Amino acid sequence: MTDPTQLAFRALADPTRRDIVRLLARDEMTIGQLTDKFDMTRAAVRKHLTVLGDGGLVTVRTRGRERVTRLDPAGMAPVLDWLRYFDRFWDDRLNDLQKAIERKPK
Amino acid sequence: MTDPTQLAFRALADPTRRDIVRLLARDEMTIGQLTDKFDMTRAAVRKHLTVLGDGGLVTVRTRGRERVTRLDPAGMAPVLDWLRYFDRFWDDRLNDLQKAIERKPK
DNA sequence: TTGACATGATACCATTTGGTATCTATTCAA
DNA sequence: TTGAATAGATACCAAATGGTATCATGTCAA
Repeated sequence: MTDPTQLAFRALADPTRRDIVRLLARDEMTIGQLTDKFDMTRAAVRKHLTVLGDGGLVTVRTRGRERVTRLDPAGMAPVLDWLRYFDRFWDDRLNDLQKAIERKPK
Repeated sequence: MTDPTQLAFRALADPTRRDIVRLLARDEMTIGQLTDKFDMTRAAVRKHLTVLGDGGLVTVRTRGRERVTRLDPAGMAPVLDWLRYFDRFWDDRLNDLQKAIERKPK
């Protein structure tokens, strides 16, 4: 499976991975540091990092015996591109919805 | 599982479901009409629609013996909200869409 | 009224996913 | 130099996921 859009959406589909992304938005981290933040084993965290890496959301560099993972914001592009497809639709429909709600008598 | 953000991301994690969302952006459709667009059974399409419904991305109304599914743009709000968390990571290339997202009503 | 049509409801299956346990390899530091 | 720290690899497991097949139900239309 190589479709970047699918890989990115899949990477974001898990709550732990979204939390990891949020943590990495503050600063890069090693696997061990990330593991401290979650109630699961290092192996599980590493699996999530692999999925995030496949999705292009994260890059890894080796620092001595450590592997430092850092957020790659460019990896979000396929997701944002896909969402952009609906830009106008959302605007219009959400406006309609809002108007309908406002029109409604209490 | 009731977290709206998780339900929405999960709903978007499957390529068939994203295609359904795109189709519904043009016009509402029955299960049968949607099934014609994909190489899978009606039951499979219906399952996807259930997941999309759980994610709040889609609403259904009964029209006689038909079930008409329509896109609910409000369901995308949790996804857009989550993405906004990374505002400071967007580079210039992604800036346009970021602004489009920020423009969205809640 | 009587089928045909659109859908609902189950039951079932294979694969993927999220997770653990265990063992090995590398590297830093006392 | 040697032991602890950091990570990789592999095997394994339970549950979720994406799909099919089958049968039941409600509804339109001739």
